[in-house]
Amino acid sequence: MINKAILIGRLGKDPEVRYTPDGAMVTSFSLATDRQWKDKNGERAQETEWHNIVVFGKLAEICGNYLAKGLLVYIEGRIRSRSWEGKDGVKRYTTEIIAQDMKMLSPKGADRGEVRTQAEGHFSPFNDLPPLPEDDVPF
Amino acid sequence: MINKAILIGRLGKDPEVRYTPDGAMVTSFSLATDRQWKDKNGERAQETEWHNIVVFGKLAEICGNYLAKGLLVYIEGRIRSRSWEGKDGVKRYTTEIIAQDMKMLSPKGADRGEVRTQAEGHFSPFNDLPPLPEDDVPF
Amino acid sequence: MINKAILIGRLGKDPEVRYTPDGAMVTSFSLATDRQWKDKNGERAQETEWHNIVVFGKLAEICGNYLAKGLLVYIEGRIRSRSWEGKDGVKRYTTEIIAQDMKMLSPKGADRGEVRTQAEGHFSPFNDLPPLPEDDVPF
Amino acid sequence: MINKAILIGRLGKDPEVRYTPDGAMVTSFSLATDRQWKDKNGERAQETEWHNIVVFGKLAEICGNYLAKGLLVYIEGRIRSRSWEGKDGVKRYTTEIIAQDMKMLSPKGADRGEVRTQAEGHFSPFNDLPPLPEDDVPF
DNA sequence: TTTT
DNA sequence: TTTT
Repeated sequence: MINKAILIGRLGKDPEVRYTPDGAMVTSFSLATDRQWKDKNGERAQETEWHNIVVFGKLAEICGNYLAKGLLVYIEGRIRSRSWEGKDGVKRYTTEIIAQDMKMLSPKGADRGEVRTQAEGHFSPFNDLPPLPEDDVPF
Repeated sequence: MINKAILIGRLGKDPEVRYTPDGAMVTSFSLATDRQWKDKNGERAQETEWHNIVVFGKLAEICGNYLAKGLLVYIEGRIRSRSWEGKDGVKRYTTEIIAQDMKMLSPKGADRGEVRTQAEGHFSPFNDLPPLPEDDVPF
Repeated sequence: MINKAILIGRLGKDPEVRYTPDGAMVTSFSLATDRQWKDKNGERAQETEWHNIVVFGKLAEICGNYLAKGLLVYIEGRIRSRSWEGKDGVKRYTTEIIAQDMKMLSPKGADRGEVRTQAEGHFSPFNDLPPLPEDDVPF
Repeated sequence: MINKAILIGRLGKDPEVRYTPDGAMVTSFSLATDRQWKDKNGERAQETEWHNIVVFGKLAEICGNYLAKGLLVYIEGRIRSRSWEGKDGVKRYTTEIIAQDMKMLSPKGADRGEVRTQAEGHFSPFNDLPPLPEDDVPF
């Protein structure tokens, strides 16, 4: 009944922008959250978790236009797992966070001032990523 | 920096209890969260998301002893993805929620009054599940 | 930038329904969240916290119609403090949770089957509660 | 059963450090969370909410030593209301967030390099603030 | 003022 | 009382 993820972390790369057949923007990026703790020997340990973030609708445009590698962001969304068949015919599973809210936490100017345009994103090559989800997702 | 999942859902099956080499209990179960929405045609749509919950330490014992199929629970934890090699030699990925807090939301008595013992859980057969995580996880 | 409250608790009384000058429903109720812990002597201690919940819009109607004293609910909202002048001319402060999401966690039927109608709520007497907030709050 | 606040905002002033009779540090500060929305006329509106944050234990020391006016922080805690009698004999109510987790979100160096010491905090004048809570609060 |  |  409740499926909520709350993340604060940094983008590992610039976001990728793709389009659904009917022209809606879908933005995705990976987000690193670090965790520090002391292990049983009292040594400091550290681990990075990578989250696949997917954004639809109006928020996809904001993310596509303003986010960039290295920026610190707050993401709230729902967790969603799906299976899909890769180009090699092998069935794979991915878990993604479908973002419902995003707030930029880096100081203004930290994004190096370049706002990528929709057009640039549009022509980015498609790699063997999970295919675009087909979803009428109006959260 | 923040990696938090907040879930309210029902257990799909009774929890599974396993033990680490040093005898610590690890409890795992799958949790269903339903989502309802109206699609573009105004029709009601519904989808169930399944989450793999893993619990360590004292909380693992509480979950192992008191949770049962069908019960409604609140889970708070962190999202963690890992890869492992299945019995067939194929590399697989799983995403799990490492539970840090659990609250039972079903009325008392809803669990049919049977509290499973540690011993019973101990002898449950091992299937091709993700192997036990090796983790010094003291949250 | 983020102001979020996540509560699971029980209604202390049936919700109160009031109307803004332009006829919009505003529903409010108090919600108890219990906390258990062990004090320094190892004795079990328990404390109840009461939260003032206020609901606007469509969700106000759902809350006004379906919630009742004793029911267990999930509330997500924002924290808001305001000051107002009581009938005695004394300035008072209240902190409320403006609910943005609500999920019923009690089993169906737990509400004793009586769904209060809007009309009934409409005629409920006004006590010296904080006045209706004036808010264009479209969350 | 669940009473959780999740806040991201800026400190309005440097934190205040006080001590309980048995010498434990208690740190408090106010935190601003801004909210933007469009009102019914489509005009941009903005509102600031101020939260009273109270911190005990080890985390109080970290907050007392590293936080400063203007810094952006993540706070997770529980909501707690209490009444107390002011110096003028009037009963007052306050709502506070008892912090359980804090993460600094401002870039390193944003704090102007001055780390206040415990000693300095110790001598800060006491105003007519809510008195120190008496609490065995071991979260 | 809830509930277990 | 913060900040953009």
